[in-house]
Amino acid sequence: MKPRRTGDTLQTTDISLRVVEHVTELDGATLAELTAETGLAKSTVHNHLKTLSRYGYLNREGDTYHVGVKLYHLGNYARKRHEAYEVARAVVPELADETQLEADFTVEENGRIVSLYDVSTFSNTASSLVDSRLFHVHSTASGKSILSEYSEVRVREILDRWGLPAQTEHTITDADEFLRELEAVRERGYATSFGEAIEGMWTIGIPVTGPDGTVCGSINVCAPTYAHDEARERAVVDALDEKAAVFERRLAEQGE
Amino acid sequence: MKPRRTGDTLQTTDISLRVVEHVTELDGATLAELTAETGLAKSTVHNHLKTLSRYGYLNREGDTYHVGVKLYHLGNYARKRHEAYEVARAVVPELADETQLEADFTVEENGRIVSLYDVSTFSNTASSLVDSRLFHVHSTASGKSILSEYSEVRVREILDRWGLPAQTEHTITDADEFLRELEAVRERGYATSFGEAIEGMWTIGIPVTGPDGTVCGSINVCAPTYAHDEARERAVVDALDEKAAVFERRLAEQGE
DNA sequence: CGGAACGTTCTGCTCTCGGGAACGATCAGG
DNA sequence: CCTGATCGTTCCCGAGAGCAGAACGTTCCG
Repeated sequence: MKPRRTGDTLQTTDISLRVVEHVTELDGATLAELTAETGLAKSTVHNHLKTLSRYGYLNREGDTYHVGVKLYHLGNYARKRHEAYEVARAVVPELADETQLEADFTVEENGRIVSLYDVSTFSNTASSLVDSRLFHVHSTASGKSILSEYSEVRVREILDRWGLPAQTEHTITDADEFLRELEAVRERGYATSFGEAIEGMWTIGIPVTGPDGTVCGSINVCAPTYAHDEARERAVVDALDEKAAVFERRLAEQGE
Repeated sequence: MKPRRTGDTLQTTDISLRVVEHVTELDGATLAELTAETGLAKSTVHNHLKTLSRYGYLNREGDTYHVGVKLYHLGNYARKRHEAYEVARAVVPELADETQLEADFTVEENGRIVSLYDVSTFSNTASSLVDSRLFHVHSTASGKSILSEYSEVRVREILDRWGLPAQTEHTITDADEFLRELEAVRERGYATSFGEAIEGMWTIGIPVTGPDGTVCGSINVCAPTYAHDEARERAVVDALDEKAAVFERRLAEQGE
C-alpha cells in the first residue's frame, strides 16, 4: 500500500527509525506533526514515540519531541572507532585552512558515504542539515574516489543495493556509465562531482589508503560551482595530493 | 518470558534498539555473538541487523557489525540543540582545569541523566563505556542536583517511571528517603553521590539555572572516593559555586 | 460556554515478525 | 581430498504484535 514494499526489512523498526529522522528534519516535532508527516495513525506514532523515548533516542519536552543526547554518546563512540579518525581530525583542518574551502574526510559504510570529520566554513545550520544524511556513492566525489579502488563486483553490489537515483540533472544514473567514470577517476587520480549530488555544489576527492593497503576513506574539498576554473581545480588537487600523502604517512605511524 | 514484560512499548523496536546497544557494548559483534547475547533466534537477529544496517545505524564489516557513524551526526545535532551546550563547552574545561578533576555538565532527558559535555582526565576507554549510558537520577549527584529544583510531583513521576534500582550497596532505594535527600541538597546548596552509582566513585553537582528561571542542567565534578576529605569537598564546592555563577551569567548573555 | 485541536487509551482484525529447520559456504583437521 | 563443525542466509508457518480507528479527557481558543 505504502511506497515501501521491499519486504526484506522490518516494518516496525523501519517506522521507528523514520520517526527519528523526521524529528531531526523538523527540528523537534509534536505527535500531530509527525502523524501528518508520516501518514500513519495517531496511536501508531504515539507508540513509537513512547518506545523511542524510553531508550533515550528521543526526548520529550512538553509535547514536543527532540533527538536525545544519548545518540551523541553512541555516535561519538562510532566515530572514534575508525582507525582514521584521529588523523582526520588533525589533517582536515589543515586542508581547510590551506585551501580556504570546506573540507572533510569521508568513509563508506554499507554502500553509503558518511563524513567522519568535517570543517565547514559556511553557516553551520545549513551544513548540519546536510551532514545528518548518508550520501550516495554515485553522486559524490568521495563516493567515486573510494569506489575507484574497489573491485567491479563490489561496486556493482553497492549500485544494485542503492540504485543510482537522480539527485540533480547532472547525476549519473547509469551503472555502466558510472563504471566508466570510475575508470576515468583512476587515470586522473582524483574524483569530482560537479553539481551531481546538490545543485551548485562542486567537490573534489582523493582516496586515502591505510597501512593494510586497502582504501579507508577519502579526503575532499567542497566549493560552489561558480568558483570553478581550471587553475583552481589544479591548485585544489595539488593540495589534496599533498594532504593525502601526509594522511597516509601519519596513519602508518599511528599503526606502529 | 524475558525480564521485560511491560507491554506498553513496541517489542520489535525494543529488540532493534537493544541490538544496537549490544553491538556497542561488545565493541562490534557477529550474528552468532548477538544471538547468544540476546537469546533470540538467528533469523530474528539477522532481520534486525539487516534493517539497522540499511538505515546506517549499524555498519557491516565482513561479518562483524559496528555502530554506524550516522549516529554521530544525529547525536551531534542533538547535543548542539541544547541552549547550554556552547557555554558548557567553555566552562567545563575551566572547571576541570582548576580542580584537576574530571568534570561534566549533565541534563535530564526523559527522567534520566545524560552528559552534554565532559572532560575526562582518566583513561578514555573506561569513560567511553560509562558515557554511552543513561544514568539514573537517584544515584547520581547530577540527578539529585537537578531534581532538587523540581516539584515533588514531578520527582515522583520520574521515580515511578524508572524506579530506584540498587546499583551499589550505598544507593538510595526508597522514594521517601530520596525526597528527604533532595531537601538536604536544597539546604546544603549542592548534591553528592558517594559511591551510589558506581562503587568507589564520588561526585558533587550543582544545579544551573537558565535565563528563564528554570534549572537547565548540573555541573559536576567526579573523583575517587578515597580522595575524599572535608577540606577537599569544601574546595570543590567553592569551585563549583563560582563556575555555576559564571555559567549562568554567560547563559544570560548568550540569550540576548 | 462551546468547539476545535491534541494527546491518550482501548479494542479488534490482519499481517508482520519471531521461531525453527533446512540450505550453503567456509574452514579446520584427519 | 573428504568430513564435520560453524556460521550466515533463506524459507515457511503460526501466534501474537502492531496498526488503524474510534472514543475519551484535557487544554486552549473565540
